[in-house]
Amino acid sequence: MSRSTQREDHLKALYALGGSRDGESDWVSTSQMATHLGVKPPSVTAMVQVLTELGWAEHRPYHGARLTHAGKTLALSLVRKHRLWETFLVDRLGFDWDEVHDIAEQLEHVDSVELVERLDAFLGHPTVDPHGDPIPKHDGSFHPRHDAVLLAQLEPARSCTVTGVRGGDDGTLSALKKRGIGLGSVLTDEDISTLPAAWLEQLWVRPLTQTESQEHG
Amino acid sequence: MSRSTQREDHLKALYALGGSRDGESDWVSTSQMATHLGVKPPSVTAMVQVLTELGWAEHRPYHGARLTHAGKTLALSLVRKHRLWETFLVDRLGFDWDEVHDIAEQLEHVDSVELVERLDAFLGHPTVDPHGDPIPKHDGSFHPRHDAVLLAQLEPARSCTVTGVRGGDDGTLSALKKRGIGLGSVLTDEDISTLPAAWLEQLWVRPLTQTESQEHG
DNA sequence: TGAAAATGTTAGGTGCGCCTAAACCTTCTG
DNA sequence: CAGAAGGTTTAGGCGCACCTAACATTTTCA
Repeated sequence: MSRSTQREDHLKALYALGGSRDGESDWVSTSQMATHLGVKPPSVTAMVQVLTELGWAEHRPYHGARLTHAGKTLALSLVRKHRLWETFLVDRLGFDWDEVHDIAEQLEHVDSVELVERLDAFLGHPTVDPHGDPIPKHDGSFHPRHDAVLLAQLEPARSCTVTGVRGGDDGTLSALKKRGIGLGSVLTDEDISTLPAAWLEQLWVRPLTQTESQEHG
Repeated sequence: MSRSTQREDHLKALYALGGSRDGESDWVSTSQMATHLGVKPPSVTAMVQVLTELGWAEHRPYHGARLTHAGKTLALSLVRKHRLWETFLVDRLGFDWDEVHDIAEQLEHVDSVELVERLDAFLGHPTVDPHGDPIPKHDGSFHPRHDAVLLAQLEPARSCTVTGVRGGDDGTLSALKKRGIGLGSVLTDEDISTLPAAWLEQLWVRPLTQTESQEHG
C-alpha cells in the first residue's frame, strides 16, 4: 500500500467518530480511534501529530483531536470513494451488501481522481450507497438524508421502511440480512418490538404514510 | 498498501522479464529487475531471498533468479487481475489504452478472489485485454495468441493488422496513439517502412489475407 | 591468462508505522 | 482537596523495504 494509506485511515476514523455535523467535528479521543483502527493508542498519537503538521487535524494533548476544514474535505473525498466502490460492488458485480466493506476499504485507497469521476458517471451519479448512506458529491456537499429518522426516534405504533444502516460493520449487516431486512424493507410496530435493542440506534427509517401502511397491513 | 505488494511486484517483474515460455522461465539478473522496478540492486537481492524462502523463486547467487512453478502460478494470477482491470477501465469506464497501466497496477493488489471472479464474469470472460495481451484463465492457462507474429517477423511486402503491443509501457502506447495506431489498425508495407525500428519488436500483428488486403488497397 | 571492468551480494544505516513500558496529565472520589 | 484510577503521551525498540558504501564474483579482452 502507498505510504499514505495509514494517514487516510486515521483521517477517516476522525471523521467517522467525530460526527458529521454541519459545523465543526467533535473532539475524538486517542483510545476511541485506536479501538476503531485496531492499533494501540501511542500509534494514534503519533499519527495525529502527522495529520496536525499537514494541517488536516488539530490536537489538544490529553483531550483529543478533530478535523480541520481541509481535513474534513479530504475525509469526505475518501467517504465518497468508499461509497461509490460499494455501489459498484453491489449494483454491478452482484455482491451482497454485507460483503463489500473490506473490499471497498482497499479500493478506496487507489489514487486517481479521474478514476473516481469516471466511476461516478458509470454508476449514473448515485446519491446513496447500498447501505443507504448518502454519497458526498465531488465538491463535498451532500444529498441530505431527507425524512429519515433513527428507529429509536420513531413515534410509537408507527410502521416504517428501512432507508439506511448506521455504522454498517459487516456483523450487523449480515445479522440484518439473516432476518430478511434490507433497504426498502417494511417494518410494522410488531416487527420492531422483536428487534435487538441495539439496532434501534442503527437503523435509519422513514415513517410510512397512512396509505402506505394500509398496503402493507 | 498491504505488506505483500512489494513481493507481488517482484514476482511480476520476474515473470515479465523471465519470459513466458511454456516450460521454465529464464534466469533474470538482479539489475534487470532493479531497473524494471525502479529500485537499487541490493533491494532486489533481499526481496529475491524472501521469494526463495516462500518457495516462489530460486536464486543462483551471482547468476540470477527465476520463478518456480508455484511462483509462476501466482504471477499469472496477478497478470490476470491486471489485465481484467485494464479491460474494465477501457471497456466500461472509457479510458484510453495508454492511461490505464498505473491505475490497474494499484487495483491488481486488491486482495479478494471473489472480486476477480465477479469482475471476470461482469466483463463477459474476456480473453484479451485492451492491449491485445491474452488474459490468463483462473487455472493459469492461456488463450494463445493465434496467427499473430511480431512485426519484425512479418514477411516482406505484406500488409497486416495490429493485434497487440508487447511490453506496453505508457510511453510507447501514447506514441502509437499519436500515429493513430490501435488494436485492429491496418498497416500496409509502406506504413511499416515509416515506423521507428524499435516498434518492429513490439507490435504483434496478423498478416492480412489476399481478400482483406484488397479491401484496404 | 590475468588484470580491469562489470555485475552481484553483504554490511550498515534511514524512515515509517507499529509495539511495550514507563512517565505524565486529568478526573473522579473519599 | 489529596490520592487513586484511568486514559494519554513520551521513550525506546522492532520489522520492513529501501538506500549507499564496501566487498566478492564473474566476465571481458589485451
